[in-house]
Amino acid sequence: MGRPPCCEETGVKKGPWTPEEDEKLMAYISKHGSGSWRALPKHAGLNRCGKSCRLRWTNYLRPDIRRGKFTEEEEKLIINLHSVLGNKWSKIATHLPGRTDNEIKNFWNTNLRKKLLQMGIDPETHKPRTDLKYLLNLSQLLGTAINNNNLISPSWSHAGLLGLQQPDLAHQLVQIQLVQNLLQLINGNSSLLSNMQSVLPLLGNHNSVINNPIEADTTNGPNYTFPINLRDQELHASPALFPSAPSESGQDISESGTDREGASDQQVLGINNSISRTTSHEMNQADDENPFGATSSGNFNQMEGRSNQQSPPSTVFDAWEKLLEDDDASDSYWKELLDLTSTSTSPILW
DNA sequence: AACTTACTCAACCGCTTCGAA
DNA sequence: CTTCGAAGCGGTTGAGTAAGT
Repeated sequence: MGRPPCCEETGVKKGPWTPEEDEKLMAYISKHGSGSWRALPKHAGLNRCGKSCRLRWTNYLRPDIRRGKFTEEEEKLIINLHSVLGNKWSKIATHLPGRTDNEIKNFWNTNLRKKLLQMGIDPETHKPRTDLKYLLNLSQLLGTAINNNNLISPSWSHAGLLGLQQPDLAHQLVQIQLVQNLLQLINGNSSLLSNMQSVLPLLGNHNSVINNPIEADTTNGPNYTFPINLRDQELHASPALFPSAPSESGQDISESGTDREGASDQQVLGINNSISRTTSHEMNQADDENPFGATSSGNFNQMEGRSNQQSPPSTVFDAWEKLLEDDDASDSYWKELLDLTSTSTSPILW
């Protein structure tokens, strides 16, 4: 037998509160305080359960509630707090005076979540997205960027922040994003690797894309040989690329446990590495799956209209191949790219 | 103008935590 | 230590509204 509902009394009203009910509740609490919520409705002359009264008070009637749009600062704070605390809305709310946990939760689910997704950040982990669908989209964009220098959308207008020439910018930023996501993938997401392995055959013949990318023996998990050798010092020097790598103190804040409580205020209020690694907050263009503002189908149409055009890469591995074919893809180029990735992202983002 | 779709947010449900007995 | 009631919390729902067709 389950637990009986909190409002056992029959005839207890549910649903939206009327102004009269609000009046009664406010009048009672301002005179007597909330006290026992269970007893409150009877004393206040309300035909509601105590729980409903408490919720109405804490989420709506409380005099210190701040209404209106969330400011940009609040937005950033919520994202930072969420990266440390997870879905602990009430704890997050304690850092935002006047905001209720319910309000923050709603704001997160309806706005911030989408925003992060569009920016290529997984809203659950606050790490670059590594879902296959997103990576495939990214690789298509990269291919288009390589093949079509005209792909410069208005959202790249902050190029100056990077000190880059516009024609190179889309190319480089897409590469950075792809590298980040791939490294994230290589670094820890073995289940995704398995998924990719199973999906690859469905995408066509890509075995030639990278020499021997997948070893035949995968009994101990997929064994990928990626075409670049990342030296240890690069890994450590680039926390933005390797978000799950241990911090200096030997702790990975964002992965210290399923419950991310216990974070210091510095951790909570400071800029969070895992958030600030994204390339641009202006990437949230129309297409949810496409943070670069150009739909892949549109780009393909554009490409098909051009004669003697190479096909756009259709997988992450194709994108890798493209990168490697690139004249610029020398060792020094990769080093520059990685340096850029690790040093330039924060000021761009926030 | 009518209809559909997408979005927002107040409110509810049910599980967990807390504290008194 | 255990039990039990109350409060707290997070996930979900659905009515109202705005935007799009």
